[in-house]
Amino acid sequence: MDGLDGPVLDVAPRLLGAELTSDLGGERVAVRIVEVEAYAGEGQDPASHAHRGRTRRNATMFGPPGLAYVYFTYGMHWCLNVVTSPPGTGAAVLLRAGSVVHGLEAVRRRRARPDDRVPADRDLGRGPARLTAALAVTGEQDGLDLLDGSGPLRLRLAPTSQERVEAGPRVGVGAAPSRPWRFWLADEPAVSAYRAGGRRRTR
DNA sequence: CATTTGATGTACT
DNA sequence: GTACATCAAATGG
Repeated sequence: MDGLDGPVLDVAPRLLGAELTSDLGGERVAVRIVEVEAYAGEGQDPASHAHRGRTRRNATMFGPPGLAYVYFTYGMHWCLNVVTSPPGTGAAVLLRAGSVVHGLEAVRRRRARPDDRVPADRDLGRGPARLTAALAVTGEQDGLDLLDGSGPLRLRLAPTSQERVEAGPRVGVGAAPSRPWRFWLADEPAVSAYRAGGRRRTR
């Protein structure tokens, strides 16, 4: 069971402490995953992209464990998930935050603002879209295998973690808001801020 | 500090 | 039309 094909609530916390290496954008960057969220498969989780079955966008979720599911959100950001269930199921784990352990200078360049100001180190990968920006991940990586060691994105699971894991509700999720399916490493400064889901006033 | 809002594409009702 | 697994700037106290 070094694989990722168990129940998503078991697999998600096991991704904490994993190291994700990217050779995208011509530079090597590695992060240590410190925060994740579980999304269950078709018909089991109203907040999951897989809830209503397979579509073009979520097709990768229904592939085998270890694939990268990358989606575009809010018109400008990419988010990266790891598929964790057998083909046809649709469960995945969103990688929500990581701390940079290699390639800090490259990440600072990538995350620099238009006015050249650079976020504090702890903020470089703090949030799902910040994490993909740090790693130079885009939709082109959707469907890549993260576990076979052959591609530009490689995930190496941590040995049995001895760190304290905490759990709470998922961030920004309106449907099924009470499920404590977000997991993070205690005392990690790169864990993102909680924000309740739900509607913003429309205008 | 906390809270609100603009940016911007896609999926769905 | 409206919501959305978001971020950063702007605004208010």
